[in-house]
Amino acid sequence: MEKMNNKNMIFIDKLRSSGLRPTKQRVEISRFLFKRKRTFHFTVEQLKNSMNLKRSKKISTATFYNTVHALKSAGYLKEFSLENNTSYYDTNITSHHHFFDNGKVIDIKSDKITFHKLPEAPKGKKIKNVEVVIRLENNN
Amino acid sequence: MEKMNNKNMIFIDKLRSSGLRPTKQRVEISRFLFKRKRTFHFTVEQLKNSMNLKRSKKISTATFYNTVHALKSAGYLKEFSLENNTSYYDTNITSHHHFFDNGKVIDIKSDKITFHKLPEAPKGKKIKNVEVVIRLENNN
DNA sequence: CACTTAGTTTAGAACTATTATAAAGTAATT
DNA sequence: AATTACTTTATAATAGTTCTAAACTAAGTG
Repeated sequence: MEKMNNKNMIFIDKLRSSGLRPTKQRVEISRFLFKRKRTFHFTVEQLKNSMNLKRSKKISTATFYNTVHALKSAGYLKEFSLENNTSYYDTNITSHHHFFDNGKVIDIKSDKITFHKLPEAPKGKKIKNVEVVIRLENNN
Repeated sequence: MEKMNNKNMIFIDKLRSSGLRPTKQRVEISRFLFKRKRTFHFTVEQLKNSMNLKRSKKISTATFYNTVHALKSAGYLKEFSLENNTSYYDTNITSHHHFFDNGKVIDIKSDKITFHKLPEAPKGKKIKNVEVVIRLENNN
């Protein structure tokens, strides 16, 4: 594989701990997703289009799906759904909430929402997490 | 059309106010959805299968999709999504929350959850609604 | 009522997001 | 350097959903 320079170590580690060999394509995807400072929301199609736009040799659809799926299973990405039958992914894996504004997604830091009352889990179950979606509309 | 007896009035009204003529198929779908007392969560495929199972002359897939879509647009059904790229619908249109337990959905009455702190909407926007999902897991 | 019009049902085609397949290629191990 | 196991890719397959157009039916009209 290409030289394992320090600049890629962190991206390669995420791949390895997701059970994936750090191939050229996967390292590029991992870097594209995780090099950024701000949180990133995307669908696999959007990811593929934005990465392949600037490439002569395109990365295949299957590789994008496989890599995103493995990173998600390992906990490096969070999946969520809007009402359009498409999976969205979020590079912010900390517990947090969302504004949904006509298909646009904005993160809400966890500490911005606190509860006064929450129901108990049904018998035999426990709460894994609590996620709030605040839907927005224009105020005219 | 068939005799407009009182027993179907309420189901026919929902169709008319959704912009749909009360045809035989649609009245049956509307009754199937709204005659029940308890809340009902379903996908269009599930609805189609359970209604067509007991029928000799099947209602077509397109009719199920059209009818559900119109009822939803008129506000008689609520749509939500799990992480499997399928649209779910809920006959409970009052504001409420959900437990998600491995693909199973349980309603939580609105007054079971209250907030201590909520963020403000971004400038130019206002909050349309707030929905909470509590994900469950088995406690071993 | 007939008659006309506008909306409806249906089977099937088309489409979109996603997963599966299998042949050719590459990383890791020896 | 050779072998093995995993990976990439194009393509086929699948699932959920929407579109299409011909046959049908509800509603409005005289």
